[in-house]
Amino acid sequence: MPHQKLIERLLAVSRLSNGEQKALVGLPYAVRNLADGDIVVHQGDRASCCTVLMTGFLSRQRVISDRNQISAFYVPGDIPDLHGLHVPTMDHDLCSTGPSTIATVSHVVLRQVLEDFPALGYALWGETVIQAAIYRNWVENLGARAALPRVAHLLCELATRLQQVGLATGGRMNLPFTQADFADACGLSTVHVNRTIQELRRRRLIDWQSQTLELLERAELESIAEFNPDYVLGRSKLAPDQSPLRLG
Amino acid sequence: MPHQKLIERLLAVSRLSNGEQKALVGLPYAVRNLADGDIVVHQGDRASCCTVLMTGFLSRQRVISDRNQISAFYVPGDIPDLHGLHVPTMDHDLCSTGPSTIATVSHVVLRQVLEDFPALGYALWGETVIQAAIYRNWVENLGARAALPRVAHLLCELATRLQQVGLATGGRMNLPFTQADFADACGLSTVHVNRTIQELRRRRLIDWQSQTLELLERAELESIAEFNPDYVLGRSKLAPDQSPLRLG
DNA sequence: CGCAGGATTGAGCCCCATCAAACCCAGTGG
DNA sequence: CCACTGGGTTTGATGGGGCTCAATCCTGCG
Repeated sequence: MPHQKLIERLLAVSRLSNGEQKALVGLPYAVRNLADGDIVVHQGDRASCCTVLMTGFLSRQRVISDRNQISAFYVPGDIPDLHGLHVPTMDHDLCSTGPSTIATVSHVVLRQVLEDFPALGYALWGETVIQAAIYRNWVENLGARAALPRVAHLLCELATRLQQVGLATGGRMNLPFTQADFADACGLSTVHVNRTIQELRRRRLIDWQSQTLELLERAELESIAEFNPDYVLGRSKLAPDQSPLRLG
Repeated sequence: MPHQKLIERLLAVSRLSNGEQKALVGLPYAVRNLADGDIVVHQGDRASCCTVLMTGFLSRQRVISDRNQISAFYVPGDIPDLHGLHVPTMDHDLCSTGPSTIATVSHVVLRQVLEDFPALGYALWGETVIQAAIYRNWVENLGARAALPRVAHLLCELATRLQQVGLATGGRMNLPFTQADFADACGLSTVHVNRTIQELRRRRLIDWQSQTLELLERAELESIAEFNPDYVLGRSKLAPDQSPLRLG
């Protein structure tokens, strides 16, 4: 696994021995550069390798009743098609938003390493668990929140995830998303996303121009969005200080 | 793991040796009976065991901006809190809808077995992968579909999942859900869910009365909902006949 | 028989979608 | 240097799908 941030994140949730870490780091991979709009994996493709996002952003999308619905955003360190190990057919497009670079790791090789080091499989399972928690939060976001808190929640989630991999400091980050991307993710029209963002600006909660987003009042934004970062970080609310789990 | 259907489902996705199967079946567990509305796990609880649903239905829910949002339904054979192995704090209520029975398996014991039989961990990881796919489909459902196809999609999903564990034959199944439950899951008001269901009845697509649901025109219903069962079954569209995966 | 929870119906309204046009700005090429 | 272009953003006007409120009906049950 090529990405240092991924390693760190795995260590934050699962404890790994030196040998296990080395096995991860030593995995052979191929690097690919992508331009804005490039499609990494097409809906219907059979995956024979996993993708690790190194820089930039990917989004998972698919046309649902004439709408392009985005069901996930990925930030550096994420493995968007980790589930491909289990269910090899992709049922979405995986698309680069802005330029990005990815590394691909062969399923065959990865499976071999997982067999040799079962704790690594357990750690990657934990990644799937966190991705699932993020999906759940999107379900709640789309199902229950009005436009303003909905957009705010997505902003908070992205900020937290970017912060986790060192790509957001002081609430500032580089975001190549268009308002249309946000609309596709939030189940809103671009027009309404635009008005919602204007409202967030008017309240001086965010500053977003030329691909740079700054969260000005993090606390208030999180309050409006009812956002709690724990699910992103795989943390337990009641025991933030507990040591990482380890199989066995 | 007490539930035969769970075992079968695990076998459908991952190949397990006799020893592995025996280890699963031999896991010690405690049975609990639940009444309608009973809460199995409260939001904020720290889990020390996993829950296997044996009969009945559970729903995962949580109040989001004054709405009770349901983010998942569980059918017999499901393990609603499998993620608790990795992130022990539950951030939702797990609630019985209608009467149900569950079995609980201690995390400590389960972890030991997973250490002894890594392939079992891989198989359970596959369960998490499928759950995640279901969440993704909910995201799409809530984000992109109008009321009618949205409700239809949920009906198709439940039918497919129940069919898989032998609880729906010929499109007929027992469903203890109220229209309000459906409203909470679909992000709609009860009033509108009611009108939507009436429309489905008027079109002779479903028959739903006194807790019994029958899908009358499965094909047309799936077409309206743009429903494809593969994600529920962990199947690959392009190779439905391929043999199950196995680690290594 | 009376009650309570669920299903149903009606009326009014609002949030957000849709349509359409204008605006801004960074390239790009003449 | 500037006209041209195209993608993204912004604004206005209009309409509809679904929400809210409130009343009624239905049905199983003590």
